[in-house]
Amino acid sequence: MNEIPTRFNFNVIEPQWCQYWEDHKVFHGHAAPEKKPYSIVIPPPNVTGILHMGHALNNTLQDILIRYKRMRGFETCWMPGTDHAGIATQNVVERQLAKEGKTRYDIGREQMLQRLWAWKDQYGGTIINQLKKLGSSCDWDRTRFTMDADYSEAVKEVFVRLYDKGLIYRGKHIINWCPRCQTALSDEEAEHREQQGALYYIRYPLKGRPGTHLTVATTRPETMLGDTGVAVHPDDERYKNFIGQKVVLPILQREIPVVADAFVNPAFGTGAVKVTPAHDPNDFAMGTRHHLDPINILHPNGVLNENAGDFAGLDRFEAREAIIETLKELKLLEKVESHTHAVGHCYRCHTVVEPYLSQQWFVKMAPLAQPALQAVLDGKITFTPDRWTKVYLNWMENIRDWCISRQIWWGHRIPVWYCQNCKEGENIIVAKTEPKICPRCQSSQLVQEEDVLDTWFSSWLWPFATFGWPPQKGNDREGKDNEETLRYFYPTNALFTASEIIFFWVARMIMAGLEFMGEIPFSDVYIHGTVRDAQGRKMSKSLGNAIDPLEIIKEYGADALRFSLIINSGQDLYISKEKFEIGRNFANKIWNASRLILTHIPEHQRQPECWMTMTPGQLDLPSRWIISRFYSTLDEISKAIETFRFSEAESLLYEFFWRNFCDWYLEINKTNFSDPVISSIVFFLMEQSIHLTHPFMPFVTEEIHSQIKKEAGPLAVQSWPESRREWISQDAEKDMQILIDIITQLRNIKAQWQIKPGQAIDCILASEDPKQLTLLKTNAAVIQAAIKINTLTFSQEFPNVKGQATGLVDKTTFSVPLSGIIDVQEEKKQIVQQLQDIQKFITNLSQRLGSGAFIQKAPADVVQKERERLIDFQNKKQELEKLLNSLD
RNA sequence: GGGCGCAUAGCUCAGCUGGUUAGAGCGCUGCCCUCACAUGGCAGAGGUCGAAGGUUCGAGUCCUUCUGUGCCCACCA
Repeated sequence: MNEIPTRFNFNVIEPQWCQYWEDHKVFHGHAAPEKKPYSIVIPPPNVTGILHMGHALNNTLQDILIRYKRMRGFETCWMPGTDHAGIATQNVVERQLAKEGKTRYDIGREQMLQRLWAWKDQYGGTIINQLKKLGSSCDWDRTRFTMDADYSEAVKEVFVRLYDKGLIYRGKHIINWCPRCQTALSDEEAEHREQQGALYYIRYPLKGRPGTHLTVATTRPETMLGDTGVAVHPDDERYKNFIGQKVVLPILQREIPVVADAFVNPAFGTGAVKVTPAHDPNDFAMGTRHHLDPINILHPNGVLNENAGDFAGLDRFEAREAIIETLKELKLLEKVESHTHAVGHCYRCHTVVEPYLSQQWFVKMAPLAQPALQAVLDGKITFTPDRWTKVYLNWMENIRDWCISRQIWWGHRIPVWYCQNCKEGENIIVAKTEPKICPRCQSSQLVQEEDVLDTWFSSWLWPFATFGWPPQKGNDREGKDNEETLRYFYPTNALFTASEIIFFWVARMIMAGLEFMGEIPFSDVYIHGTVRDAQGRKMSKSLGNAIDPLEIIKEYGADALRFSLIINSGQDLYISKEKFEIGRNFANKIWNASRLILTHIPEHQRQPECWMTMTPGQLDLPSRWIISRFYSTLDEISKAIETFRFSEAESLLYEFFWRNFCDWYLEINKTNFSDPVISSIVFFLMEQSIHLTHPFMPFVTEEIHSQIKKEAGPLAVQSWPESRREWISQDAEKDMQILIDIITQLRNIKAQWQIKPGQAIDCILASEDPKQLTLLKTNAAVIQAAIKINTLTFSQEFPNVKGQATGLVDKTTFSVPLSGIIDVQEEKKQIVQQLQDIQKFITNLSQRLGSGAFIQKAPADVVQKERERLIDFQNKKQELEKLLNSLD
């Protein structure tokens, strides 16, 4: 009989789970009864990715929702895939090369791309497999990659369309430059971090006035080599006389003008600013206004170039030290103040980025942002939690142009060719396919742009490019026309992501969706928290505080990982290893409850009709109660999932299954399985609970389901339980609560007076309320199933037995004769304490009800409720006094 | 400099539009290896809801200020 192991251990049956996805090719296009689409936009992980807790949380949330919708009969689509992650992937392969002592320039673009593709082919599936282990029920055979051939077509299409619309331009601007990755970055890709730095005060001698100087303050003294001016505020009295004069740039001895510009803040530093147009965006703007030429002093790798004079060849930070030394020697360093400021870092390699003047491609964002802003204002797209709406709107309102060119090789090469024969500025040809000749001069000397596009320039097309946009005559996987499938699932329904992705991706997808599809890409954006360690630090490889989800899966099981993560996910999650015990224990409870039921209830007793054809009145109280609990829990869980309150849904499930079903219903009835009605209810609730649990814990539930009804196919495509309000009964829940309270108090008496669990007691239950007395009598068996009792007697009057332990529940008093065992004084003390507590409530309530303001202003039903409560308390007080007197 | 969160039991958090005696998990204490589960069962202890004002018949819940704490954005060098 006992062939089922006592532990649900993921590892024991892991081989089966490897088979899981093969067996369960059910996650799309199954016979969805409603034929209504429901789709989720997955944040495609980096192809270099390795599953971390953030992925686990993100994907579990999505999986709960998609499994729920699938069970509700929707035709679901959850398209998985990976992002080519330009810089990240190239970095990985460059590190490989470095081990061979080579750089990408040594092997050239062609070979480098070959190696990149080879790497992708070998390791690109890692994260996908890991998501499978987590249980993500994606449409796996739709798996996409942002550099798939047709996806690349979409990227080119978008570039050409935006260019033709005048929304893409090329220009020389200050951008964020990563000297390690040697590429431009967008503003979002430069992470600003507060840093303790220094403010250096440097003297710039005035030309022709020996002994006088102007002092400027800077945090990056090495950039002085690129200075072409000094600016002061036009109204600054201190410097009025200097405007129009020249200062001599120390070290390089370049003569540069002093200009007046309202941008300068007189209160900061000395009120005089060095102007370095090539290395600071503000300075660039000022330089343009005052015709100060930019001088670039840096090589792309952060080493100073020939414009740096003697400092050429030094790294930028070495140069900083060297220049400070030199200025000290020249007695031109006035002072150094410590200064905290935000410094930009490359989001891929964490190197300090440089503001750098260079020729790049940009997208003009304001026209795209306008409709995206409006869609959210109009409520077509909602953020959960709501506060992120503001963050989104604020960014959209202050949007800046997007630098989309990257000086790397891994990515979509910009579809631009330059004619060698035409004039600079007129030589640009933008086309989806390589042009043979220049349309202007017919020359065939064309050279393609070297740069590739920002990875996010492909990611922002994900919700529609994955379906093969723009639609082509080619068929999609199901033999349908691309466009049909695209239009069926687009706009999608939900997007789950972390807050740091709102700007990178969410906002841009909304813009792209509206621009190219003419419709929002999704209606609900759910922003989840960040997974942190127990100390609240972000989990990261470099900190070494990361908990590996795969290790948790091995040790606790994927269900445990999923359940524990979600139940802990209010805002940010503070996770330590022990946190996963809750999920493991719950999975174990489910497993063992099913084991009990499956081994004790034979198949012929599993028919739900046995009880479902009955009326509530024909069932005993515990059954009415547990059925009521089940159906109200069902409704609450459905509602919680629909409103994105996932951790609440899990709490409800936990409470019902463990605290109600296992602790009470099974405990009361586990010796009654021969009763056909009881066994039919037990089995039904077990089976339906497995359905309810499935979105949260797919593995254990799928396994149990296969033991029950393998022939019905996977649980993943069974139906969500049907709501049945008519079985929800407040009365049943209230009456059962009385029984539960009595049993608990009786057990408490036993525990308090150290009566062994196996030892029986006598008990007299008394109530003057005939209805309650009937309730007790009818359910005597329930009480006796829960606690060992010799003789259980009922009475209208409270008995006065010497040496009794007593108690009061609702309108019932009870007495347990324990003469010689209990301490009467202690017993009295407890009742006196209860009386005191009740007196407090009575005083409070009488006061409230005595106040005219309350009676007048509070709603009638509240007043009525309070009146009833007062009477209740007064009755209780009387009963307790009776108990107290009986002890004398 | 702007914006957004959070502060409730020893720990981690629930508490949705203000209305019974503020809940859960972990941890803790005591008793149980009872034939599904010790990854278990039973019982219990533990909170003046960060501080001070205010609105209200009524505040953990709304408003103001403060304190502590975390995050995001920003071109003051």
